[in-house]
Amino acid sequence: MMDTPEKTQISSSLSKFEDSPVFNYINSLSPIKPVKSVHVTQTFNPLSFASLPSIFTSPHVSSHKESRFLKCSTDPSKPELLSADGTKASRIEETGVDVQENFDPGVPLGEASFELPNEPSSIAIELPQTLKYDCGSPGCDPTPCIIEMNCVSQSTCTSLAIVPFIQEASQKGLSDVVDVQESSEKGLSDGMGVAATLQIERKRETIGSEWESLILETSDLLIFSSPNDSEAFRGVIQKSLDPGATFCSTLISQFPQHDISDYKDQTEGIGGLFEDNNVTNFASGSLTMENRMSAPYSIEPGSNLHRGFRRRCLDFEMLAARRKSLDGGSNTNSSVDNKLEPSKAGGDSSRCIVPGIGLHLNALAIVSRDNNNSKLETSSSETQKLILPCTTTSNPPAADHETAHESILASASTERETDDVENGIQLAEDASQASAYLVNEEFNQNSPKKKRRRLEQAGESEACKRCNCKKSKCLKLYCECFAAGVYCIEPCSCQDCFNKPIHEDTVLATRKQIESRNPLAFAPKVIRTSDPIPEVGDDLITTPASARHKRGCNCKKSNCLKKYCECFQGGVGCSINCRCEGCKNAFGRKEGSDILEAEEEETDPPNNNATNKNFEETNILNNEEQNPAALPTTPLQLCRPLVQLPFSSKGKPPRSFISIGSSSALYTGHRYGQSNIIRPPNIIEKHFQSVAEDETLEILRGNSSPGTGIKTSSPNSKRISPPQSEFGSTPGGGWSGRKLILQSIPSFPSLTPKH
DNA sequence: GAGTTTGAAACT
DNA sequence: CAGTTTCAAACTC
Repeated sequence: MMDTPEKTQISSSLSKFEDSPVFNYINSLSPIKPVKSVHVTQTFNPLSFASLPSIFTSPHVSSHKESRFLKCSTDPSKPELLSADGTKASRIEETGVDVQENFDPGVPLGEASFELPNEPSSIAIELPQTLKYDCGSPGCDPTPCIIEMNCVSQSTCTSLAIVPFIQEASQKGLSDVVDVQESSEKGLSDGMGVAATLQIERKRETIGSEWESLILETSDLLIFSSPNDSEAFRGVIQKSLDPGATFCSTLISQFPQHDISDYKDQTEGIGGLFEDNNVTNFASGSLTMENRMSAPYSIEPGSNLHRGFRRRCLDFEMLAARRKSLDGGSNTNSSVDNKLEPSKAGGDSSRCIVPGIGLHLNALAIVSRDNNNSKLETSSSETQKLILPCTTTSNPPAADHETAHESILASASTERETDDVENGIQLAEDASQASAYLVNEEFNQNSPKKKRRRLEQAGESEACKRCNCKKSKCLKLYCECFAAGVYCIEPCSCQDCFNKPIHEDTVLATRKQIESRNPLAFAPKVIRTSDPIPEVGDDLITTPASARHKRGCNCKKSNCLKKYCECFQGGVGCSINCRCEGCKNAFGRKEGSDILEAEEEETDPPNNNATNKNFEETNILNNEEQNPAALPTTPLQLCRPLVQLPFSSKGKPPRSFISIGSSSALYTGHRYGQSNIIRPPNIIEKHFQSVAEDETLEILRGNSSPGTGIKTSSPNSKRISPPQSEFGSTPGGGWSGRKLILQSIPSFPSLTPKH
């Protein structure tokens, strides 16, 4: 854990080493410019928040985001990391390219991320070795500075990758490192990890113990305690390898020492490691979702990491699946419970693996992964697992971040020790925050309302839901947490809450029951479509949005201008599916509403557009305040539209959008100041989302086979046909359709995998 | 913070 | 399937 003391130490160390030759050397190697005395907390800048989550979720994602930063860190001359093993070897021997160099400068931003998928395996192998050496040597190298710099200047955490390797090099010497890699390569035919080696070569200069300590602490944050930790670590490293990675030093600092020791042990047998993690899949590029999940972040059951990340994830699908396999699908709380227990403790490595990060990020990660791997074999459950309830992309006040960060750090180590799910959850959140992305409102908020407000202000009200249920026991869709597929957490003010890990069985059973009634009950309420996107340029946003509420709203009095309206809340326009009255949804009025409105307007002559515009803007703005997610104006917000797999009902934001484009940080921010032109979220994200959304719809439609008998709860017959029984019938929420969705993802410009 | 409003979810 | 009730969030004061 990184206490303030350590931070201080780091800061001091930074200045200490800035002048050192090593530091200079490193600087020369990297385009990143050093930032003096950058405090870890600085990593919480908006950009960092936006991109960090991805790191956790998946290497791909991180890479994707990193891609944005390629310009800063990439070295054009360097070969691609993805190259075949032979290439790697050559690289190692010949060039000693930095990890950063892994980026292919020429690679489009979106593409860069796709290269990473394969990297993890190799990286993982090496990393363990790196960790293996416990350097307590006081002599530190400037690396810390690098990390800080990266985080601050580029929002990248190149340093993260560098650190481990540097340590390795410094302690062992380049030759050793190479050996390690070779061995790893032998075990894997994967072309990854070379970069790390290369980097080591360059950075073989001694590294200070401080870094080591940082790393060790970082492990804490990540909580990679399982045998597979190395993998998780790998994933982290992988990301960090990319210059563009937003990985912050914060994370690094969190690695626990004992975890490192684990790595050490693991390093011994790369083969085994891969076996466990399905690394081979990575190499082959045919990773299934599960593999992907487990490999990069592989968390052993019971591992701290898993536990921590699991946090509020309700791996309904997983459990359900297990139950099915065990019980034959019976809903009763049967003996399966015992089997479920493990998951509680840390459960499946696959569960909530990616968690600690924001939902959107997770989703992004998923998407990126999917993109990376043409095969989308993910199970819905896994996908959903990725979603973390309380991770927020919002960027809260620096103070908050810092506080949260500290608290996280402080608590991380201690909490790890306990099996308490809650703790684990908290840890996950902490970790997230530590990652500088998450805003842990829990720490700072006293009352649910305040918390909620705060979240909303932060811009991520959706991400961290906290319920206040009193009668539903948090086992009904009334409960936002439950509806979002997450467990209630301490911050919730619910009473008699059963939506907790301890009642996992009950939760699952209830969920299953609800799904049996309405397979889409846990599906995202807002589904983006390929519908024409409204012209933002128009003063009025009357054009149908590219996203629609799953079932449409039924507002009578709110005119779809308040958050009572799910469409409005979701930041989407009303559609024909809505049965609202007097719709004035700022994000898009229901078709036909214009006519009605026109009639109404006759009474109210003046310039409709102007009036409406003002009205809409006001509302939108208001909504923005209340529910920032609705309008992604800032980079952070971009992330916010939680990237949720279309069917991942687990997505925290119950009414989440299926917005794959959150990664569209690219589009971002400038929008924010443009108060004049209010752009519905969908518009903003349309590029990314449209494809996925279409897929989603298709899936929904396509999956809903005539005979499925899926019952749509929607009042409107016109509503999107529910997904096939696969979705709902599968207790775990096995949305078979996801596969299709994922496949579609690759079409995303930025996400297109680079082969 | 308490009370009201609102509309989804649940129930009949 | 429609109507009613329940519920908790959203909102107001």
